[in-house]
Amino acid sequence: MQRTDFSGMACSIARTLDVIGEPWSPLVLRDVYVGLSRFDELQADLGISRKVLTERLNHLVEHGVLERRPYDSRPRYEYHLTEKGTELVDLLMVMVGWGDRWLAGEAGPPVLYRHHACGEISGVDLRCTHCGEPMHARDVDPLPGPGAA
Amino acid sequence: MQRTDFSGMACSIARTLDVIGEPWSPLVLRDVYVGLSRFDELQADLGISRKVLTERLNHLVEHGVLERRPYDSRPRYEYHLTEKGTELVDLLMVMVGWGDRWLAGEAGPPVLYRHHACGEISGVDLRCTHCGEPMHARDVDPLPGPGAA
DNA sequence: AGCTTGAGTTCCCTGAGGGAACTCCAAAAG
DNA sequence: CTTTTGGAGTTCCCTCAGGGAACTCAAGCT
Repeated sequence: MQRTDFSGMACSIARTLDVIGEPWSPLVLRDVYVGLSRFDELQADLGISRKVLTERLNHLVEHGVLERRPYDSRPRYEYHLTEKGTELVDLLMVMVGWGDRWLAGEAGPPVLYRHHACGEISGVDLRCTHCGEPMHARDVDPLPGPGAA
Repeated sequence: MQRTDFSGMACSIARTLDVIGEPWSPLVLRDVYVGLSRFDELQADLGISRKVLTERLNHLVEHGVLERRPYDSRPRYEYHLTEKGTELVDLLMVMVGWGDRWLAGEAGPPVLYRHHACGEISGVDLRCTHCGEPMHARDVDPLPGPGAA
């Protein structure tokens, strides 16, 4: 958790940050998504301090994003995405889109994604759930909702 | 910047985090997006330390996400989103979607979005840029791209 | 009994974040 | 022309989170 606690703010961005806004958390999620699931695998792949990895994993499990599951009669555990966590991967996909576009440079994207439905190497676009037209920052007006402060 | 520098990793998520992964940065972006643009406005709205706000704004300007623009003959400045920054708001919209779904609780979403194209209160969905079908975590296979390590 | 392995804990050290007070600079007020 | 004001940071001190390496613990293997 950051020094200042965001969870009390009436803002879904702040609340989401309270769950995965700490440094390393999105990268832990990415690793679990691509199939790394054990403590030492994650630690080695990320180069994260073991202490911090423990904290992050506990935090993500507490918030229902990851599930801690034994895989042996010995005390051995694997971490897996829950439904809640799997939907967070959408966020990662949008991060990848932005990073690929603005930061990848000459070398190009480090990772590509093949879409099952069409078989093409592709990226994500944001569309309105109602009308299906593109929906970006300039295409909407924010207005207070029921849960406003 | 977090203790460990993510910018060297061959991963668009890590690189994106290097730009907006610090605590507060997404909230600064949100505030600028909704029209708060001056130092003291941002400081008061967020309750962030002035020192940290200075650091975050400088970092975001350096990375071309915000533009620092004088608005008076006196040394007064406003911060505005660049094109690069405006596209980052997509990320915030997806955060909002996830936070609304999983964290808003009884009270409901604090903020709603009206889509210009259809006039409806709506949310975003991720679609394939190629075929237009839904594209989520389970709908893709990642494979190494040209910029892989 | 001793070794190995996965999964954490513990400990010390550095440095980022919080908070409040201080500075700087140009225009407006007196 | 001196003083005030107000926006935009700076400075300083203090605490606590993150890095890193060593240590622990509980099975199973030899």
